[in-house]
Amino acid sequence: MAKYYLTTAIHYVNDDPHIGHMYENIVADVIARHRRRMGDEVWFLTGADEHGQKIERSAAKEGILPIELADRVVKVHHDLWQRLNISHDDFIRTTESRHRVGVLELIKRIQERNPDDIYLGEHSGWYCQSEETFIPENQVRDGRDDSGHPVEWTTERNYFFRLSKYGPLLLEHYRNNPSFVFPATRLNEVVSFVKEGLKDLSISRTSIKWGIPFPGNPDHVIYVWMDALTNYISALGFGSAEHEKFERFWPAEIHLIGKDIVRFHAVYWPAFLLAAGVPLPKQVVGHGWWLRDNQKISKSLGNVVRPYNILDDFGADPLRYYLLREMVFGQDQNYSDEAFLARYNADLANDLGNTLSRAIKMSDTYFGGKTPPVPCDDSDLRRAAEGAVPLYLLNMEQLAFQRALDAVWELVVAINSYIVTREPWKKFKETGADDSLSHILWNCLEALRIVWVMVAPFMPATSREALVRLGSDPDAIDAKALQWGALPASAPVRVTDPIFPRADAANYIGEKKSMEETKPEAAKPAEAQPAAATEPATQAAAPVETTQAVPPGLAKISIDQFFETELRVAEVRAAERVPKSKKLIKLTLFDGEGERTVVAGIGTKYAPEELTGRKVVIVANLQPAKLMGIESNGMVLAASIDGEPSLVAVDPGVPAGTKVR
RNA sequence: CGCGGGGUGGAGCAGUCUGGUAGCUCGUUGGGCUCAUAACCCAAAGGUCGCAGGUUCAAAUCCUGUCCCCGCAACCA
Repeated sequence: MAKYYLTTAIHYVNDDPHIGHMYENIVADVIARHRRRMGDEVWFLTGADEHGQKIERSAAKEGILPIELADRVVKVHHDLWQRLNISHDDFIRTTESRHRVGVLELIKRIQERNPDDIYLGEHSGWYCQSEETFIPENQVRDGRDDSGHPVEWTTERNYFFRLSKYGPLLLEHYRNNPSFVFPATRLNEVVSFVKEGLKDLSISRTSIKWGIPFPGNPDHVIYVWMDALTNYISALGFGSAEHEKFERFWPAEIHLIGKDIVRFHAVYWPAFLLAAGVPLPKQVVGHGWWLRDNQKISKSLGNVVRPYNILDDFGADPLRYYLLREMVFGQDQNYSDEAFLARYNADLANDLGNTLSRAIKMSDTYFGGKTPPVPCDDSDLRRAAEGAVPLYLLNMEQLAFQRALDAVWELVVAINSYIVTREPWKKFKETGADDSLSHILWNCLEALRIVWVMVAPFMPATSREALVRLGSDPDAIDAKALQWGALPASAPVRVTDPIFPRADAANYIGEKKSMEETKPEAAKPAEAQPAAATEPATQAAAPVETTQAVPPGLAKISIDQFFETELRVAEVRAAERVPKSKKLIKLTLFDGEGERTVVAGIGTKYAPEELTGRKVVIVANLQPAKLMGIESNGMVLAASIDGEPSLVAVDPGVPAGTKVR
């Protein structure tokens, strides 16, 4: 029996999971279920990344210990995986002692084999006194971090990993193992990244406490990637007395991760392993992102997708199906509740579910509640099924889930077509439940059985139910069950409610979108859209939600505090785009006393020409700030709809300089 | 020239690596069926594959140039 070790990224516990996390674990689960039923000994690992400064901070804010915060969020993850029917064999937390043991062992092995590879060096970065930590470059703005604390360029002594040494070895590995990174475009990115030259990697911090102490120097904590990546082997008992799983399952067949962290898995991680003399994983698979309106999903845009409402209303299987069917594996894809509903009704209710209903109903009526008594092993349907199965298997092998499902649905269509052509209802009226009628229906039910066996990794719960209805063994979903002929004759069938009842899209969409906020429907050009039923609901419901996004915990301020802000009407004297900038416009404003320069991030919505002469409201007493080298004195007020600015306007007669309160 | 992804019938997408009649889902139109969840089946309409050159007997596919869109990075005071 072949072993198959499969991992997801460990998810960071600073937030509840969103659709991206769900997708990753569902994909892994589909692979795991498929491999298991094909006879592999599967070990499927997922887990949680719990160390680091963000957790430390969030916990401190709540006045609880980091581990308490982690415990709480991990429980949310656990519950979700259970609801989604994720069949992982193990769940690793980086705060577990087995993980610490594994990380320390990895470092020890590196130090033993390549004593020069880990050394003390100097790390420089933006350091924030009040947070006592380094702030990543992209969170530093204008000498301040994203919570407004001042930062300074600081140097601290850290342990470094000599990544620079491993470029040639890595490139050779990529050359010899072109499937090491999948899909291939990701490999190209990795190769060019490595070819540009690798810098040594800082692997410890003295500014963070919440982590694994560095061996031999407890002032240091092991930094995120060295810590987190090691979960894939620490979970197998690497470095502990009980390392049978490591011996059995390592190296992993697949590390399934998002495309954004391919670099860490395809460069840093194999470099660590090379240094430690541990075999490399066989494949790093980077999946694409779920987008919303073609934009990356992020908390700050307020477009995080959390389809809990879909789980509530439809259960896990339809969501699992949608996510795997809709996305070409490896690429990005847009999420929408509308698309989910469309898929659900078209594919699951109309095709898969309805075909099951009609076939079972006929068998029930014609053969006394049983599957047909006389099997058939020669028919168009058999040939269709025997064509679909290998295609399905090939695509499953290549992680082309969309195509695998396409192959299944082709068979479903063939069944429907077969039913219409043979007209069993007519036959029953004419000649009764004879052998030839039995042949026809047996073919239908048997093809359906195979369909539901193929679908089983995607929709495990519904598949069981369908197989029971078909009078078949719900546990028989292995490779053998994909062969023609396993449907028992004269076995009891179950006629009951539709397995996927049609959903009323008009009522559903707009009521409870899977969003934390929803953009109001932009005035779309009114194209001919005769299928009017869904439109009014969408229009009516959407705009309401945006307005109520006031964080409940926002502190009240006094009127005096408000008056500390001086708001003033100003007139735009000149406006020009900041070169090379996407959204910045440099405004020359007359504020009643003199001219001042204000840089505003409104270029996505407004053209400089339409701004000149316009009256705007500004914050007049704001500290100056530099944006792309230009000093900005003040801030233009604008409402923001999903990041789209809309300027605050005053009546044209109001003179510049007028105070606003 | 910062890095990367994309522009294919009304909508959403495959196909591009390995040139050879442009495919899928939804939608539209017409017909059929009544076993089934107003579901199903058949047929039709609809695309100069962003644009311009080039290579070739042949280009959505290869090459060059160009425009536009989206991520990342740099700029949301």
